[in-house]
Amino acid sequence: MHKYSKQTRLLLAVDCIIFGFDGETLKILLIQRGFQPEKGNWSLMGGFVQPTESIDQAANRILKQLTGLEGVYLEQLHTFGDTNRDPIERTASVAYFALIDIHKYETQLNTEYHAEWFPLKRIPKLVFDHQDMVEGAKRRIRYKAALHPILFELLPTKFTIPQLQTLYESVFNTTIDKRNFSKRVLATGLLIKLSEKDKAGSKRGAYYYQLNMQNYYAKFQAFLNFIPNPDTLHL
Amino acid sequence: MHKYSKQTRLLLAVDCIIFGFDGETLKILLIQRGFQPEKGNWSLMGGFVQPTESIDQAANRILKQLTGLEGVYLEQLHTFGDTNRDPIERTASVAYFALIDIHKYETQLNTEYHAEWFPLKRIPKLVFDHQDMVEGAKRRIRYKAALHPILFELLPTKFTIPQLQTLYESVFNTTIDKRNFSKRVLATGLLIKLSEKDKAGSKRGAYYYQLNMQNYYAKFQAFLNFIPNPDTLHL
DNA sequence: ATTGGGTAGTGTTTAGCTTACACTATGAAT
DNA sequence: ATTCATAGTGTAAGCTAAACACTACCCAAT
Repeated sequence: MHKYSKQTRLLLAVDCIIFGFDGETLKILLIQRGFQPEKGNWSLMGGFVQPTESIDQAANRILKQLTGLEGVYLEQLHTFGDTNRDPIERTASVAYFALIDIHKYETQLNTEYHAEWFPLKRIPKLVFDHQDMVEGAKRRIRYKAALHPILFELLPTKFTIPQLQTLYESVFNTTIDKRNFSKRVLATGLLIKLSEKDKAGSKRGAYYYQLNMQNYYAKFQAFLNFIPNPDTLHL
Repeated sequence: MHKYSKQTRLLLAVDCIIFGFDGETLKILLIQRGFQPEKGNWSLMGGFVQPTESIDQAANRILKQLTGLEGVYLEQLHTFGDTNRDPIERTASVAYFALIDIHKYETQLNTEYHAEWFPLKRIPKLVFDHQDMVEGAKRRIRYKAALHPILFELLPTKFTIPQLQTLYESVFNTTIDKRNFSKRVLATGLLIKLSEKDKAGSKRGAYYYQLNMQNYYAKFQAFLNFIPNPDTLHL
Protein backbone atom coordinates (compact mmCIF):
# COMPACT_ATOMS: atom_id res chain seq x y z
CA MET A 1 0.00 0.00 0.00
CA HIS A 2 1.96 2.97 -1.28
CA LYS A 3 0.62 6.25 -0.12
CA TYR A 4 3.47 8.69 -0.73
CA SER A 5 2.78 7.87 -4.31
CA LYS A 6 5.67 9.25 -6.30
CA GLN A 7 8.52 8.07 -4.12
CA THR A 8 10.88 5.17 -4.67
CA ARG A 9 11.08 2.38 -2.12
CA LEU A 10 14.25 0.48 -1.47
CA LEU A 11 15.55 -2.47 0.48
CA LEU A 12 16.74 -1.89 4.01
CA ALA A 13 19.17 -4.34 5.54
CA VAL A 14 20.94 -4.75 8.85
CA ASP A 15 24.52 -5.97 9.23
CA CYS A 16 26.12 -6.91 12.53
CA ILE A 17 29.75 -6.60 13.56
CA ILE A 18 30.03 -9.06 16.42
CA PHE A 19 33.01 -8.67 18.72
CA GLY A 20 34.37 -11.34 21.02
CA PHE A 21 37.50 -11.70 23.14
CA ASP A 22 39.17 -15.07 23.59
CA GLY A 23 41.65 -13.95 26.24
CA GLU A 24 44.29 -13.10 23.69
CA THR A 25 42.95 -10.88 20.92
CA LEU A 26 39.80 -9.10 19.92
CA LYS A 27 37.94 -10.97 17.20
CA ILE A 28 34.89 -10.58 15.02
CA LEU A 29 32.52 -13.24 13.81
CA LEU A 30 32.12 -13.63 10.05
CA ILE A 31 30.00 -15.95 7.94
CA GLN A 32 30.21 -17.30 4.44
CA ARG A 33 27.48 -15.68 2.44
CA GLY A 34 24.87 -18.25 1.55
CA PHE A 35 23.34 -16.79 -1.59
CA GLN A 36 24.21 -14.80 -4.68
CA PRO A 37 25.80 -12.40 -5.30
CA GLU A 38 29.17 -13.16 -3.72
CA LYS A 39 27.92 -16.51 -2.47
CA GLY A 40 30.60 -18.23 -0.41
CA ASN A 41 32.62 -15.10 0.32
CA TRP A 42 33.23 -13.80 3.83
CA SER A 43 30.60 -11.42 5.03
CA LEU A 44 29.07 -9.86 8.10
CA MET A 45 25.91 -11.50 9.37
CA GLY A 46 22.97 -9.54 8.03
CA GLY A 47 19.45 -9.63 6.76
CA PHE A 48 16.61 -7.52 5.49
CA VAL A 49 14.40 -5.49 7.77
CA GLN A 50 10.97 -7.09 7.76
CA PRO A 51 7.69 -5.18 7.53
CA THR A 52 6.62 -6.07 11.05
CA GLU A 53 9.81 -5.24 12.93
CA SER A 54 11.75 -2.11 13.81
CA ILE A 55 15.37 -1.82 12.73
CA ASP A 56 16.53 -2.51 16.28
CA GLN A 57 14.39 -5.61 16.37
CA ALA A 58 15.85 -6.75 13.07
CA ALA A 59 19.36 -6.34 14.45
CA ASN A 60 18.49 -8.34 17.56
CA ARG A 61 16.87 -11.04 15.46
CA ILE A 62 19.92 -11.37 13.24
CA LEU A 63 22.28 -11.45 16.19
CA LYS A 64 20.23 -14.21 17.77
CA GLN A 65 20.10 -16.20 14.56
CA LEU A 66 23.86 -16.38 14.44
CA THR A 67 24.83 -16.54 18.09
CA GLY A 68 21.79 -17.76 19.96
CA LEU A 69 22.20 -14.76 22.24
CA GLU A 70 19.67 -12.20 23.38
CA GLY A 71 19.96 -9.17 25.62
CA VAL A 72 23.60 -8.52 24.85
CA TYR A 73 25.25 -5.20 24.10
CA LEU A 74 24.09 -4.07 20.66
CA GLU A 75 24.44 -0.54 19.37
CA GLN A 76 23.65 1.11 16.09
CA LEU A 77 26.83 2.17 14.35
CA HIS A 78 26.08 3.89 11.06
CA THR A 79 23.88 3.58 8.01
CA PHE A 80 25.53 2.89 4.70
CA GLY A 81 23.64 4.02 1.66
CA ASP A 82 25.74 4.44 -1.46
CA THR A 83 23.64 3.77 -4.51
CA ASN A 84 25.69 0.85 -5.76
CA ARG A 85 26.78 -0.83 -2.58
CA ASP A 86 24.75 -3.90 -3.52
CA PRO A 87 25.19 -4.66 -7.22
CA ILE A 88 21.88 -6.49 -7.54
CA GLU A 89 19.48 -3.89 -6.25
CA ARG A 90 19.69 -0.74 -4.25
CA THR A 91 19.90 -1.58 -0.58
CA ALA A 92 20.72 0.65 2.35
CA SER A 93 22.19 -1.09 5.35
CA VAL A 94 22.14 -0.13 9.00
CA ALA A 95 25.26 -1.48 10.68
CA TYR A 96 25.17 -2.52 14.33
CA PHE A 97 27.96 -3.72 16.53
CA ALA A 98 27.58 -6.25 19.31
CA LEU A 99 29.85 -7.17 22.21
CA ILE A 100 29.40 -10.71 23.41
CA ASP A 101 31.03 -13.10 25.82
CA ILE A 102 32.69 -15.39 23.33
CA HIS A 103 32.16 -18.40 25.60
CA LYS A 104 28.42 -18.02 25.49
CA TYR A 105 28.46 -18.25 21.73
CA GLU A 106 26.86 -21.51 20.68
CA THR A 107 29.23 -23.16 18.31
CA GLN A 108 26.62 -25.50 16.92
CA LEU A 109 25.05 -22.64 15.01
CA ASN A 110 28.34 -22.36 13.18
CA THR A 111 27.53 -25.09 10.73
CA GLU A 112 24.51 -23.41 9.23
CA TYR A 113 26.39 -20.23 8.38
CA HIS A 114 29.97 -21.53 8.32
CA ALA A 115 30.82 -18.85 10.84
CA GLU A 116 34.35 -18.21 12.03
CA TRP A 117 36.09 -15.88 14.45
CA PHE A 118 38.79 -13.69 12.90
CA PRO A 119 41.31 -11.60 14.84
CA LEU A 120 40.91 -7.93 13.95
CA LYS A 121 44.34 -7.92 12.39
CA ARG A 122 43.54 -10.76 10.01
CA ILE A 123 40.18 -9.91 8.53
CA PRO A 124 39.74 -11.48 5.09
CA LYS A 125 38.38 -9.60 2.12
CA LEU A 126 34.68 -9.01 2.70
CA VAL A 127 31.68 -8.60 0.41
CA PHE A 128 30.27 -5.24 -0.66
CA ASP A 129 31.23 -2.41 1.73
CA HIS A 130 31.51 -4.66 4.77
CA GLN A 131 35.16 -3.69 5.11
CA ASP A 132 34.11 -0.10 5.72
CA MET A 133 31.61 -1.27 8.30
CA VAL A 134 34.27 -3.23 10.14
CA GLU A 135 36.63 -0.26 10.02
CA GLY A 136 33.91 1.96 11.46
CA ALA A 137 33.16 -0.55 14.18
CA LYS A 138 36.83 -0.82 15.14
CA ARG A 139 37.06 2.94 15.45
CA ARG A 140 33.84 3.13 17.42
CA ILE A 141 34.69 0.42 19.90
CA ARG A 142 38.06 2.06 20.59
CA TYR A 143 36.52 5.46 20.91
CA LYS A 144 33.77 4.35 23.21
CA ALA A 145 35.93 2.03 25.28
CA ALA A 146 38.39 4.86 25.89
CA LEU A 147 35.61 6.74 27.63
CA HIS A 148 33.08 4.24 28.90
CA PRO A 149 33.32 0.80 30.49
CA ILE A 150 31.87 -1.17 27.59
CA LEU A 151 34.62 -3.78 27.40
CA PHE A 152 33.22 -5.62 30.38
CA GLU A 153 30.54 -6.81 27.99
CA LEU A 154 33.17 -8.99 26.35
CA LEU A 155 34.11 -10.80 29.55
CA PRO A 156 32.32 -13.49 31.54
CA THR A 157 30.58 -12.42 34.74
CA LYS A 158 33.62 -13.46 36.75
CA PHE A 159 36.97 -12.22 35.50
CA THR A 160 40.38 -11.32 36.87
CA ILE A 161 42.19 -8.02 36.66
CA PRO A 162 45.00 -9.45 34.52
CA GLN A 163 42.33 -10.68 32.07
CA LEU A 164 40.76 -7.25 31.99
CA GLN A 165 44.12 -5.63 31.40
CA THR A 166 44.92 -8.00 28.55
CA LEU A 167 41.60 -7.03 27.00
CA TYR A 168 42.35 -3.32 27.20
CA GLU A 169 45.84 -3.84 25.86
CA SER A 170 44.48 -5.87 23.01
CA VAL A 171 41.77 -3.39 22.06
CA PHE A 172 44.13 -0.42 22.16
CA ASN A 173 47.15 -2.28 20.91
CA THR A 174 49.27 -0.89 23.69
CA THR A 175 50.80 -1.93 26.99
CA ILE A 176 49.72 -0.56 30.33
CA ASP A 177 51.59 -0.55 33.63
CA LYS A 178 49.75 -3.07 35.77
CA ARG A 179 50.12 -1.11 38.99
CA ASN A 180 48.53 1.98 37.47
CA PHE A 181 45.90 -0.10 35.71
CA SER A 182 44.68 -1.91 38.78
CA LYS A 183 44.67 1.31 40.78
CA ARG A 184 42.47 3.03 38.20
CA VAL A 185 40.14 0.15 37.68
CA LEU A 186 39.59 -0.39 41.36
CA ALA A 187 39.21 3.34 42.01
CA THR A 188 36.09 3.41 39.82
CA GLY A 189 34.17 1.36 42.34
CA LEU A 190 32.88 -0.75 39.47
CA LEU A 191 34.37 -3.99 40.71
CA ILE A 192 33.49 -6.38 43.52
CA LYS A 193 36.27 -8.69 44.66
CA LEU A 194 35.25 -12.31 45.10
CA SER A 195 36.97 -14.76 47.40
CA GLU A 196 37.41 -17.29 44.62
CA LYS A 197 40.53 -17.42 42.48
CA ASP A 198 41.17 -18.25 38.85
CA LYS A 199 43.87 -20.88 38.87
CA ALA A 200 44.04 -21.27 35.11
CA GLY A 201 46.38 -18.39 34.39
CA SER A 202 48.98 -19.05 37.05
CA LYS A 203 49.95 -21.27 39.91
CA ARG A 204 49.25 -18.60 42.44
CA GLY A 205 45.86 -17.77 41.02
CA ALA A 206 44.25 -14.38 40.49
CA TYR A 207 41.20 -13.20 42.37
CA TYR A 208 37.96 -13.10 40.46
CA TYR A 209 36.00 -9.87 40.32
CA GLN A 210 32.52 -9.12 39.12
CA LEU A 211 30.81 -5.92 38.10
CA ASN A 212 28.97 -3.86 40.64
CA MET A 213 25.96 -3.46 38.40
CA GLN A 214 24.53 -0.53 40.32
CA ASN A 215 27.69 1.52 39.94
CA TYR A 216 28.10 0.26 36.40
CA TYR A 217 24.80 1.69 35.24
CA ALA A 218 25.25 4.84 37.30
CA LYS A 219 28.71 5.61 35.98
CA PHE A 220 28.33 4.31 32.46
CA GLN A 221 27.93 7.77 30.98
CA ALA A 222 30.70 9.39 33.00
CA PHE A 223 34.03 9.61 31.29
CA LEU A 224 36.44 7.08 32.61
CA ASN A 225 40.10 6.95 31.90
CA PHE A 226 41.65 3.52 31.86
CA ILE A 227 43.88 4.38 28.95
CA PRO A 228 47.04 6.42 29.51
CA ASN A 229 47.53 9.35 27.15
CA PRO A 230 44.37 8.83 25.10
CA ASP A 231 45.22 11.91 23.08
CA THR A 232 48.09 10.16 21.43
CA LEU A 233 45.98 7.21 20.32
CA HIS A 234 44.72 7.27 16.81
CA LEU A 235 41.04 6.66 17.35
CA MET B 1 13.64 -3.93 -11.01
CA HIS B 2 13.28 -6.10 -7.94
CA LYS B 3 15.84 -8.84 -7.80
CA TYR B 4 15.80 -9.96 -4.17
CA SER B 5 12.34 -11.02 -5.06
CA LYS B 6 10.63 -11.84 -1.78
CA GLN B 7 11.73 -8.84 0.22
CA THR B 8 9.72 -5.78 1.15
CA ARG B 9 10.91 -2.35 0.05
CA LEU B 10 10.29 0.72 2.12
CA LEU B 11 10.70 4.47 2.01
CA LEU B 12 13.95 5.95 3.22
CA ALA B 13 14.00 9.55 4.35
CA VAL B 14 16.58 11.97 5.68
CA ASP B 15 15.89 14.53 8.41
CA CYS B 16 18.26 17.33 9.37
CA ILE B 17 18.76 18.90 12.76
CA ILE B 18 20.34 22.24 11.91
CA PHE B 19 22.13 24.06 14.71
CA GLY B 20 22.95 27.74 14.77
CA PHE B 21 24.26 30.13 17.39
CA ASP B 22 23.08 33.73 17.51
CA GLY B 23 25.52 34.94 20.15
CA GLU B 24 23.12 34.16 22.96
CA THR B 25 21.72 30.67 22.75
CA LEU B 26 21.99 27.56 20.67
CA LYS B 27 19.08 27.21 18.26
CA ILE B 28 17.72 24.78 15.72
CA LEU B 29 15.93 25.52 12.49
CA LEU B 30 12.44 24.09 12.08
CA ILE B 31 9.93 24.28 9.25
CA GLN B 32 6.20 24.01 8.99
CA ARG B 33 5.45 20.76 7.27
CA GLY B 34 4.01 21.46 3.84
CA PHE B 35 1.98 18.34 3.17
CA GLN B 36 -0.17 15.75 4.85
CA PRO B 37 -0.03 14.16 7.32
CA GLU B 38 0.59 16.76 10.02
CA LYS B 39 0.59 19.55 7.46
CA GLY B 40 1.38 22.89 9.10
CA ASN B 41 2.96 21.41 12.21
CA TRP B 42 6.55 22.06 13.20
CA SER B 43 9.00 19.59 11.78
CA LEU B 44 12.62 19.02 10.94
CA MET B 45 13.60 19.65 7.36
CA GLY B 46 13.62 16.35 5.55
CA GLY B 47 12.96 14.50 2.35
CA PHE B 48 13.08 11.13 0.69
CA VAL B 49 16.29 9.57 -0.53
CA GLN B 50 16.17 9.51 -4.32
CA PRO B 51 17.22 6.57 -6.49
CA THR B 52 20.23 8.37 -7.92
CA GLU B 53 21.76 9.73 -4.73
CA SER B 54 23.51 8.30 -1.69
CA ILE B 55 22.08 9.02 1.74
CA ASP B 56 24.86 11.54 2.41
CA GLN B 57 24.03 13.29 -0.83
CA ALA B 58 20.37 13.39 0.11
CA ALA B 59 21.26 15.02 3.42
CA ASN B 60 23.42 17.64 1.70
CA ARG B 61 20.69 18.32 -0.82
CA ILE B 62 18.09 18.83 1.86
CA LEU B 63 20.38 21.07 3.87
CA LYS B 64 21.03 23.17 0.81
CA GLN B 65 17.34 23.41 -0.04
CA LEU B 66 16.59 24.99 3.29
CA THR B 67 19.69 27.03 4.02
CA GLY B 68 21.36 27.62 0.68
CA LEU B 69 24.57 26.29 2.25
CA GLU B 70 27.00 23.70 1.00
CA GLY B 71 30.19 22.29 2.46
CA VAL B 72 29.17 22.85 6.06
CA TYR B 73 29.55 20.45 8.96
CA LEU B 74 27.08 17.64 8.49
CA GLU B 75 27.24 14.33 10.32
CA GLN B 76 25.03 11.29 10.39
CA LEU B 77 23.37 10.94 13.77
CA HIS B 78 21.19 7.86 13.90
CA THR B 79 18.65 5.97 11.87
CA PHE B 80 15.11 5.78 13.18
CA GLY B 81 13.08 2.85 12.03
CA ASP B 82 10.12 2.02 14.20
CA THR B 83 7.41 0.46 12.13
CA ASN B 84 4.80 3.11 12.79
CA ARG B 85 6.87 6.26 12.96
CA ASP B 86 5.12 7.58 9.88
CA PRO B 87 1.39 6.80 10.07
CA ILE B 88 0.88 6.86 6.31
CA GLU B 89 3.43 4.35 5.19
CA ARG B 90 6.45 2.67 6.65
CA THR B 91 9.42 5.01 6.37
CA ALA B 92 12.83 4.74 7.93
CA SER B 93 14.65 8.00 8.45
CA VAL B 94 18.33 8.74 8.71
CA ALA B 95 18.85 11.77 10.92
CA TYR B 96 21.77 14.11 10.30
CA PHE B 97 22.87 17.11 12.26
CA ALA B 98 24.44 20.20 10.79
CA LEU B 99 26.36 23.06 12.38
CA ILE B 100 26.13 26.29 10.47
CA ASP B 101 27.13 29.90 10.87
CA ILE B 102 23.70 31.34 11.49
CA HIS B 103 24.63 34.57 9.68
CA LYS B 104 25.24 32.75 6.43
CA TYR B 105 21.73 31.36 6.49
CA GLU B 106 19.76 32.95 3.70
CA THR B 107 16.58 34.21 5.21
CA GLN B 108 14.79 34.54 1.89
CA LEU B 109 14.46 30.75 1.73
CA ASN B 110 12.38 31.06 4.88
CA THR B 111 9.23 31.94 3.08
CA GLU B 112 8.96 28.76 1.10
CA TYR B 113 9.18 26.55 4.17
CA HIS B 114 8.06 28.99 6.87
CA ALA B 115 11.28 28.19 8.70
CA GLU B 116 12.08 29.57 12.12
CA TRP B 117 14.92 29.33 14.61
CA PHE B 118 13.97 27.94 18.03
CA PRO B 119 16.17 28.04 21.13
CA LEU B 120 16.88 24.51 22.34
CA LYS B 121 14.94 25.19 25.49
CA ARG B 122 11.79 26.19 23.66
CA ILE B 123 11.31 23.55 20.99
CA PRO B 124 7.63 23.24 20.05
CA LYS B 125 5.88 19.92 19.70
CA LEU B 126 7.21 18.22 16.57
CA VAL B 127 5.75 15.77 14.08
CA PHE B 128 6.33 12.01 14.25
CA ASP B 129 9.46 11.08 16.20
CA HIS B 130 11.29 14.31 15.45
CA GLN B 131 11.43 15.08 19.16
CA ASP B 132 13.56 12.00 19.68
CA MET B 133 15.80 13.06 16.85
CA VAL B 134 16.30 16.48 18.39
CA GLU B 135 17.01 14.92 21.77
CA GLY B 136 19.60 12.67 20.18
CA ALA B 137 21.19 15.59 18.38
CA LYS B 138 21.40 17.63 21.58
CA ARG B 139 23.12 14.78 23.35
CA ARG B 140 25.46 14.19 20.46
CA ILE B 141 26.52 17.80 20.02
CA ARG B 142 27.29 18.05 23.73
CA TYR B 143 29.15 14.81 23.76
CA LYS B 144 31.21 15.60 20.74
CA ALA B 145 31.85 19.22 21.66
CA ALA B 146 33.14 18.12 25.07
CA LEU B 147 35.89 16.23 23.29
CA HIS B 148 36.44 17.83 19.91
CA PRO B 149 36.49 21.42 18.65
CA ILE B 150 33.30 21.23 16.58
CA LEU B 151 31.68 24.33 18.00
CA PHE B 152 33.87 26.58 15.86
CA GLU B 153 31.65 25.48 12.99
CA LEU B 154 28.89 27.59 14.52
CA LEU B 155 30.93 30.79 14.54
CA PRO B 156 31.94 33.12 11.73
CA THR B 157 35.54 32.94 10.52
CA LYS B 158 36.46 35.83 12.80
CA PHE B 159 35.29 35.59 16.39
CA THR B 160 36.36 36.76 19.82
CA ILE B 161 37.21 34.67 22.86
CA PRO B 162 34.27 36.02 24.87
CA GLN B 163 31.98 34.97 22.00
CA LEU B 164 33.51 31.51 22.00
CA GLN B 165 33.08 31.25 25.74
CA THR B 166 29.45 32.29 25.55
CA LEU B 167 28.94 29.55 22.98
CA TYR B 168 30.46 26.90 25.22
CA GLU B 169 28.53 28.12 28.19
CA SER B 170 25.35 28.03 26.19
CA VAL B 171 25.88 24.54 24.80
CA PHE B 172 26.79 23.08 28.17
CA ASN B 173 24.45 25.24 30.16
CA THR B 174 27.19 26.11 32.60
CA THR B 175 29.55 28.96 33.47
CA ILE B 176 33.28 28.82 32.98
CA ASP B 177 35.97 30.96 34.58
CA LYS B 178 37.20 33.20 31.81
CA ARG B 179 40.84 33.12 32.87
CA ASN B 180 40.93 29.35 32.72
CA PHE B 181 38.90 29.27 29.55
CA SER B 182 41.15 31.57 27.59
CA LYS B 183 44.25 29.80 28.86
CA ARG B 184 42.95 26.45 27.67
CA VAL B 185 41.68 27.64 24.37
CA LEU B 186 44.89 29.45 23.55
CA ALA B 187 47.01 26.54 24.74
CA THR B 188 45.53 24.32 22.01
CA GLY B 189 47.30 26.31 19.33
CA LEU B 190 44.06 26.30 17.36
CA LEU B 191 43.67 30.08 17.32
CA ILE B 192 45.41 32.87 15.47
CA LYS B 193 45.09 36.32 17.00
CA LEU B 194 44.21 39.06 14.54
CA SER B 195 45.05 42.72 15.01
CA GLU B 196 41.46 43.78 14.44
CA LYS B 197 39.01 44.17 17.29
CA ASP B 198 35.30 43.56 17.62
CA LYS B 199 33.84 46.77 18.98
CA ALA B 200 30.26 45.57 19.06
CA GLY B 201 30.39 43.82 22.40
CA SER B 202 32.16 46.48 24.43
CA LYS B 203 33.72 49.91 24.32
CA ARG B 204 37.17 48.52 24.73
CA GLY B 205 36.70 45.92 22.03
CA ALA B 206 37.83 42.29 22.00
CA TYR B 207 40.46 40.95 19.66
CA TYR B 208 39.28 38.79 16.80
CA TYR B 209 40.74 35.34 16.36
CA GLN B 210 40.50 32.88 13.55
CA LEU B 211 41.12 29.16 13.36
CA ASN B 212 44.52 27.86 12.47
CA MET B 213 43.14 25.39 9.97
CA GLN B 214 46.25 23.25 9.86
CA ASN B 215 46.21 22.64 13.60
CA TYR B 216 42.44 22.34 13.53
CA TYR B 217 42.47 19.39 11.16
CA ALA B 218 45.51 17.87 12.82
CA LYS B 219 44.07 18.01 16.32
CA PHE B 220 40.44 17.43 15.53
CA GLN B 221 40.51 13.82 16.64
CA ALA B 222 42.56 14.42 19.78
CA PHE B 223 40.58 14.81 22.95
CA LEU B 224 40.41 18.39 24.04
CA ASN B 225 39.17 19.60 27.33
CA PHE B 226 37.53 22.97 27.31
CA ILE B 227 34.91 21.92 29.79
CA PRO B 228 35.78 21.72 33.47
CA ASN B 229 34.72 18.50 35.20
CA PRO B 230 33.12 16.86 32.18
CA ASP B 231 32.38 13.81 34.32
CA THR B 232 29.76 15.67 36.24
CA LEU B 233 27.89 16.79 33.14
CA HIS B 234 24.92 14.76 32.12
CA LEU B 235 25.75 14.06 28.51
C1' DA C 1 62.86 -30.39 51.68
C1' DT C 2 64.76 -26.94 48.79
C1' DT C 3 64.88 -24.35 44.80
C1' DG C 4 63.32 -22.14 40.61
C1' DG C 5 59.96 -20.25 37.60
C1' DG C 6 56.00 -17.80 36.46
C1' DT C 7 52.31 -14.83 37.48
C1' DA C 8 49.72 -11.82 41.15
C1' DG C 9 49.73 -8.04 43.86
C1' DT C 10 51.07 -3.71 45.92
C1' DG C 11 53.22 1.96 47.25
C1' DT C 12 55.78 6.05 46.59
C1' DT C 13 57.63 9.92 44.35
C1' DT C 14 57.48 13.34 40.75
C1' DA C 15 55.67 16.12 37.33
C1' DG C 16 52.06 18.19 35.05
C1' DC C 17 47.59 19.68 34.86
C1' DT C 18 43.34 21.59 36.75
C1' DT C 19 41.17 24.63 39.63
C1' DA C 20 40.18 28.58 42.29
C1' DC C 21 40.58 33.16 42.66
C1' DA C 22 40.96 39.26 41.88
C1' DC C 23 42.75 42.98 40.01
C1' DT C 24 44.04 46.25 36.12
C1' DA C 25 43.11 48.12 31.27
C1' DT C 26 40.39 50.33 27.96
C1' DG C 27 37.20 53.40 25.79
C1' DA C 28 32.86 55.64 25.68
C1' DA C 29 29.35 58.31 27.84
C1' DT C 30 28.08 61.51 31.28
C1' DA D 1 37.06 63.53 35.76
C1' DT D 2 34.11 59.89 36.98
C1' DT D 3 31.51 55.97 36.00
C1' DC D 4 30.37 51.82 33.78
C1' DA D 5 30.82 47.69 31.20
C1' DT D 6 33.55 44.41 29.25
C1' DA D 7 38.54 42.66 28.04
C1' DG D 8 42.50 40.77 29.54
C1' DT D 9 45.92 38.65 32.51
C1' DG D 10 49.02 35.47 36.72
C1' DT D 11 49.75 32.60 40.64
C1' DA D 12 49.32 29.28 44.22
C1' DA D 13 47.32 24.85 45.85
C1' DG D 14 45.58 20.50 45.20
C1' DC D 15 44.93 16.65 42.57
C1' DT D 16 45.70 13.27 39.15
C1' DA D 17 48.65 10.75 36.11
C1' DA D 18 52.95 8.63 35.24
C1' DA D 19 57.05 6.30 36.15
C1' DC D 20 59.09 2.89 38.50
C1' DA D 21 60.62 -2.39 41.47
C1' DC D 22 60.08 -5.43 44.72
C1' DT D 23 57.64 -9.18 47.43
C1' DA D 24 54.06 -12.99 47.67
C1' DC D 25 52.30 -17.14 46.28
C1' DC D 26 51.88 -21.67 44.38
C1' DC D 27 53.40 -25.50 42.00
C1' DA D 28 56.78 -28.49 40.00
C1' DA D 29 61.14 -30.34 39.63
C1' DT D 30 65.11 -32.05 41.79
